[in-house]
Amino acid sequence: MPDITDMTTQLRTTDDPLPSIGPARVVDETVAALRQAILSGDLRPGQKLSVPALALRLGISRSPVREAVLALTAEGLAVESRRRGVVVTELGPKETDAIHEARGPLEGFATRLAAERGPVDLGERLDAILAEQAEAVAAGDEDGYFRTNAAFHRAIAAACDNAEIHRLLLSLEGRMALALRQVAARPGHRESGLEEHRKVVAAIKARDGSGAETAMRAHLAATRQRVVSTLHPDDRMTVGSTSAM
Amino acid sequence: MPDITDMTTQLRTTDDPLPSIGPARVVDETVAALRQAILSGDLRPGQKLSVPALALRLGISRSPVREAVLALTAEGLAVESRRRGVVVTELGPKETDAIHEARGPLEGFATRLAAERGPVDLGERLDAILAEQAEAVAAGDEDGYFRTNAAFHRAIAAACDNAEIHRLLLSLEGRMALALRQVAARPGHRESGLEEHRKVVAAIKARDGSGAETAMRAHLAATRQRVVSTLHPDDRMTVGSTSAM
DNA sequence: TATCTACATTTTACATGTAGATTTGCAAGC
DNA sequence: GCTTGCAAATCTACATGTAAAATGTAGATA
Repeated sequence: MPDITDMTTQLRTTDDPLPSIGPARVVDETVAALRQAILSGDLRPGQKLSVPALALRLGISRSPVREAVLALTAEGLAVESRRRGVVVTELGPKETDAIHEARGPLEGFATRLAAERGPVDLGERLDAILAEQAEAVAAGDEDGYFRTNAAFHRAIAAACDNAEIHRLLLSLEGRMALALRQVAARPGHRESGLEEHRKVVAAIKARDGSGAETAMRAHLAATRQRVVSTLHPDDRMTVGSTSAM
Repeated sequence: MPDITDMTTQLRTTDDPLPSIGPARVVDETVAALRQAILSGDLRPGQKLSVPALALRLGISRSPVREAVLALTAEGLAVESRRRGVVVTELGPKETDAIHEARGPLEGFATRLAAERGPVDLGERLDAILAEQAEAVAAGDEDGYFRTNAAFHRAIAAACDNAEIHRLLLSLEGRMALALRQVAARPGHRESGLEEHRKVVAAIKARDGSGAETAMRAHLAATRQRVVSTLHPDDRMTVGSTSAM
């Protein structure tokens, strides 16, 4: 029997924060559950996503599970190999670096746009997020830092008033989170990150598009450097996707 | 009965460059057929993608059709509304402009990377594509121009040696093509485009990353300008437009 | 021991069944 | 004419059935 980790999360949680009203679909809940399981590490990279096993475990039929698994594949959190099923995405150092490299120009530009034409209260909202982040940093709360970090970047992506850029950044977010899970935290990384976030907000408040882009790219470059340095020497996880993909 | 256009296209199109050999899946062929139908205009924006009707028309069961339709949704060529099915994506002027805006920094950066670290024969390959494009331009062959244009941009996206950027640009390509279908051709647009392409290639051959990025962004900005000018005042479809720009 | 083959098991990919929601057609009412 | 109010038809979302492929495993062979 395949090794499906606990997954005790009941699907019948009935939390429906959907934009449209109506009963939550089983597919959506399954996607959310699987995404959560992957990003939390309950389902590890390389692990097989067996449709029958997951259906059995979740107490639902195979149809919504299959759809959910395919949706995760489209999200980049899983990869498909023909006639051999779907496995959780494995990101090697090369992929991780590529993700960070891709993020730079895209999110840098998004930050410029947010500064130039974002909503008037953007600065305040970002301040609120950073206030929460400051608490997390002071408490050494790694999980809280990640949460507020994601909120910070999402807020900027949403504020750039370009649905396409927003969409692209969302499609990077999952793989980014997957990549970040694989790196060890460096001492002081939270403090540095918060400081860099503050510079971005300062430029946005000044409506300085160019400065905001520069600050964000500096932040992302620093993040990339912190990540690269942790998986740098003689990494365990070889690329792996060269043969399967 | 829903109005499904002809779709006489045989499912054996086999333009799917799959990494693994083996018998083509019905799903893959269906995705290809639907994508083709959407991009060629056989299935028009706003048209409903009825799973039973398509299954009947294609002579297959509903399962692979449903999967294919969901795949197109993930690609951005169709949109889903809860319990009300999937329709072909409608792109208004705002969305079209957003797509072009998003493309700038991303593909500009990809061009820089391609110039700095692309394969040695990249210049020659691009020359070959542009030679073909020159023929199309000389012949006034709009379809040939679009084909070589797509090949040109794809070649650069592939040459940047960053799978993530490549992936993001591919996910833009479909929506880009959909957007371009909606604009009328301006006189001289092919000639201008070819000339701009040549400048990009010149910079790439010189391994001038900064110049290549600048040239590509200039080309994309010009394209955007040509597109925007064709749909400028107020086009019919303004779905989901939230605010002024 | 290592390799090959035959068989059993599992899984994918596609086909089909169906309850309930949604849309449509159509006639009555204003 | 235009709405309103069903009833029929249709479709979505999920459940289940199944052939063929893939995988695992035991026994045979070298």
